[in-house]
Amino acid sequence: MAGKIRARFAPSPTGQIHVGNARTALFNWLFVRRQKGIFVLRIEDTDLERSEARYETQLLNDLKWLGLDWDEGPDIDGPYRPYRQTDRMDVYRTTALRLVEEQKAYYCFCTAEELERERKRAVAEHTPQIYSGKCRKLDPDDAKHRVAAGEAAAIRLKIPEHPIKFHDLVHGPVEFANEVVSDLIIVRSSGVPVYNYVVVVDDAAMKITHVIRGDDHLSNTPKQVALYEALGLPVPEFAHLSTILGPDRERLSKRHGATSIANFRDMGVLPEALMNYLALLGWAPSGGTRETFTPQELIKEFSLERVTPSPAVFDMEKLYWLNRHYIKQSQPSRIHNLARPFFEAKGLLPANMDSRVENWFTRVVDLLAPYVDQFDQLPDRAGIIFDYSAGTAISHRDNAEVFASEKTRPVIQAFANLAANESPLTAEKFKTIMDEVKAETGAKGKDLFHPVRVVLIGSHSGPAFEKLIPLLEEGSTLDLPVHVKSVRERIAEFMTALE
RNA sequence: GGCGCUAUCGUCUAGGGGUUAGGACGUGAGAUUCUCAAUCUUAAAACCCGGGUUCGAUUCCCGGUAGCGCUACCA
Repeated sequence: MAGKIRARFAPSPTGQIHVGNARTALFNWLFVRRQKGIFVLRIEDTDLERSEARYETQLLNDLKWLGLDWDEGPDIDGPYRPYRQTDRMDVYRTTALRLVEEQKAYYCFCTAEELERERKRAVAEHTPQIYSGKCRKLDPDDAKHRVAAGEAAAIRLKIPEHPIKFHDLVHGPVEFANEVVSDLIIVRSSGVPVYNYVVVVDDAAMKITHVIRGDDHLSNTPKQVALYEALGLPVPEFAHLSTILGPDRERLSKRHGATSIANFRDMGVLPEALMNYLALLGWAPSGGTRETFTPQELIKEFSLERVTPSPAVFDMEKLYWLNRHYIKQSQPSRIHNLARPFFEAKGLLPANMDSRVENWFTRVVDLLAPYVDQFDQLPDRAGIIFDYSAGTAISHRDNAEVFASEKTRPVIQAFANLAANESPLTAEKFKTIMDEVKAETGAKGKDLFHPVRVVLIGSHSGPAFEKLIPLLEEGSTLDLPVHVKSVRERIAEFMTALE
């Protein structure tokens, strides 16, 4: 019986993980979980200048937040440890030496200037830019002696004399003419191995059966396949995922705004919404009509054969739609807990919330959550409660149309007369008052409610009064960092401002 | 310059030799709710171009074009 399939996600800890990489991680995870295989997390930190330990921790946390887990990795170890490339330098060195010994690789003494000259000539002659193979012809023993004598040398792999073929689960069979593939450097003259080499050594050592990664690696794959051959190891299956683009059809980057997982988390996007959205970028279920999936459903449906090879533009609006969907689906208590930090950050909540404030706050969130795309919009939305100003209510241009109506003044006057001394105003009482205002003025529908809304919250649109009014009244009696004005206060302020 | 990948509504996509080319986001309209949002209904909206193969190509093949990637002693 064949062994379990093994796939890996191998990020570099050089910054915050962005959606492109997260999508790669997700597809790896979905594939592995679907196949009941092993998911390996490996840290590619051979770029010593840019790698930082703190990014590694963040990376793991971001991945966990998204809802991914792994079976082997730097934080949990595993049978093919270590899972951090800087801890594997010995393997790379001994393997490279072995390849030289077996004459599958050779020392290269060419200088940067020589190589640069070759490159320029290739461009001028319209030929592929590949290494001339000058040092390939050197006598291996001579070369070894020169190295022993202290001469600087890189190690290059010999690319075979036949076309390099491999299979890609997304793109199908791929073939490169060997004339186009250069004898690549696998170890720099400084002794530091290069990415294309270590990735193969590691994938082979970790018995990776499926390499699922971004398609920016597609052109590197023939080099890597040659490496597997030189190593005498089986070539894995590949799956190259398309690039994620920004609205301008350029590769998505920080320039396009929020692109890291942490950004989305901090904006108040739910992990299941992000996961769902990312899954739909470049993949669709058979039938293609379903849009919302739980992680378990994604695992059940996912297959690499259904992954689209073409690049995809990241669409915030659709992410927001999914996020709204999942906000509505969530347990209220979860929403309350997620929403709280956003209010605290704006200084709207006391450091210690007693049960009354707590209860009131949860109702505020329940009232407003259906109105937002992301949680960081919540405090703004809550302006109708925390941030009332009669002056702006009157001057705001969105309300100009309301004031332009001749029915507005009588309604405001009638409402103020009836409600000004109600304290607190109950939802029931409000209803009777509105009935009276209606009878008195003859206004109904928008003519009736828009003016009242402007008086009470400064805007002609907003949540239902029957829920909103009790919240205003109760809020005004709570000990909060920012005083919530009661209905009575609002009416008084408004009528004064109106004069 | 060389090589590679890609090409269906604005966007994500389904589909596939003969279809009214399907769904979703977004947009417009209508219904509903005191308003807005939500919800429901509905409308507009696409097969890059040119050759071939074929009775018939959006679908298969070739070419072009465009976009992207690789072409490093970066990852």
